[in-house]
This record gives sequence, C-alpha cells and structure tokens, in this order.
Amino acid sequence: MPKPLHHPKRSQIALSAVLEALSDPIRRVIVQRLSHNGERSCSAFLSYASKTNLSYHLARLRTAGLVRIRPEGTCRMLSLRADDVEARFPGLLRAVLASAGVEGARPARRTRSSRGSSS
Amino acid sequence: MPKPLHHPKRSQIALSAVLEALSDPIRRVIVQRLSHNGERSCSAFLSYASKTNLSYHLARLRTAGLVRIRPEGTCRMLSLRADDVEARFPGLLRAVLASAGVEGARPARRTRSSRGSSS
DNA sequence: GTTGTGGTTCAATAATCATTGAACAAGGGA
DNA sequence: TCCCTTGTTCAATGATTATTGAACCACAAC
Repeated sequence: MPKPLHHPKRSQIALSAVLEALSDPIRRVIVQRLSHNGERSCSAFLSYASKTNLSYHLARLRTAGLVRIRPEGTCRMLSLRADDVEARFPGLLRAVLASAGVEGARPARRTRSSRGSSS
Repeated sequence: MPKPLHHPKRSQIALSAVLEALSDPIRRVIVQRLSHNGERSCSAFLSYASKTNLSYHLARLRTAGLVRIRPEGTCRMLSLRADDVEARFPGLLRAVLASAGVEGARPARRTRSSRGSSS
C-alpha cells in the first residue's frame, strides 16, 4: 500500500491524544494484547470490531503515536510504540495497562469497613 | 445548594471515564493545581474557562470520580480524590500529572541523530 | 489477465462533547 | 428587605466521535 501512513515522531506525541486514544475500551484491549504478545497483524483484532471500524480505531492509535503500522506483503503488522510512549510519558502506559486488566473485575464486595465510606 | 451533587464511590470509578476526563487540557490543569495546592474554591479556576463552561468541566471531573465538591457557605470547595484514584488505578494519576507539566515544553531540538528518525 | 484477501477511503448516521448566553437558586451581607 | 456573589440548569449551536455499508486499492496466487 502506497499511502505513507503517517506516524508522529516521538517528540510529537501529545498527552491529550494518548489519553483520548486509551479512553476507549476497544483500543485499550488492542494495546494490551500488543503489549503481551508483541507484533500482530491487523486482522488479529477483527473479533473486537468490524473491518471498517477496526481500521478507524487503529488509525486513531497510530496518529496518537501509540502504535506503529508496517506493511508486510498484503497485510499490515501492528506493534506497540512502548519505548516512545515511555520516554515521553514515563509510567503512563504501565499504569493504564495494569489497571485495564482489573477494571470492572469484582463488584467491590461490601466489607464492613467500606460500608459507608465514599459518597 | 441543595442538589445532592452525586459522587461515584471508589469502586465505581471507571478507567474510561478517568482517562476521558484527563484527556482535556483544561481539566488537566485543574487537577494539577488541586494536586499542588490542595483544596480550592471553584472560582479559583475562572481564568481557564467561563463560569458556565467551568461548571461543565467540574461536573465531568466529579462524575468521573477525580474530584470531590463540598458546599461551604456560598461557594464550593474542590479537592482531588487522589487516594481513591490511586487505590483504584495505582500510578496513573502520578504519571499523568508528571507528564502534564512537561507537555509541549521544548520544541524537541533537532539533533543530528533525530534528523530523520520516526515517521 | 482474473480472482481473492487484507485494508483503506468515502459518505452518511446517531450520539456525545465543548462552548455560549440567559435564566435561575442559595447564601451572605448592606 | 434588596442586592451581590457564587454557582447551577437549560436550550441551542458547532465540532467531534463511533459505527456502518459501499466502493476502492494493492498485493499475491492462479
């Protein structure tokens, strides 16, 4: 595919764009799987969204600087730009990915001490 | 003011909502100033947005679980729910606030080694 | 060449977001 | 009491988002 597929360089990665990209559950799952399993083809994520919609979400991850997309024959390989993001926003990706796994796990069992805590 | 001003309890704070709330620069500045200076009145942030608009942004921070709003006489006091957010998503707030300060600082001086790197 | 597969682009949609001005509500003085 | 300050709610607006289907493009195999 000829379209240059623009990626922001490390210094251009913006916090707003990164947080916005990570605020979507679908995109967070993609980032998480890339973080665990390394490089994957686009089609590996077709279970999370339709072809067109997936393309949209991947473009958002790419333009935010979270993901690199490399053409390989007829398909495209995705990889997480973990080093770039870590260099720019230290600890951010780690914190989000760690939290993403637990998110919504238990309904926060009502213990005696939490009975009337937070509003 | 009588309206109960709903706050989510700690276990209800959702990652998507937190990231979404923090993805806006205005809201990030507010969170940062609360983190540095502690409790502040709403009106302390009128320099960042109009009265109505500020009320909107504060409501988003509140419903996301990032901020607590407490009526005090004729004004309202804002405080960061740093402990709740930290308990739920460890390291997240720290990472965002640390990065927020540096964001967009230097225009990334073009060194020889960065000349044609990314993208 | 033709066909198939992997992905993107385009146009359209419904929903949400950010921003504004006008109106309203609840204290706290004078 | 009448104001003034602080802040919210409402309605409207323009911009952006997420999602879809149809069309398209590039490569690879036949």
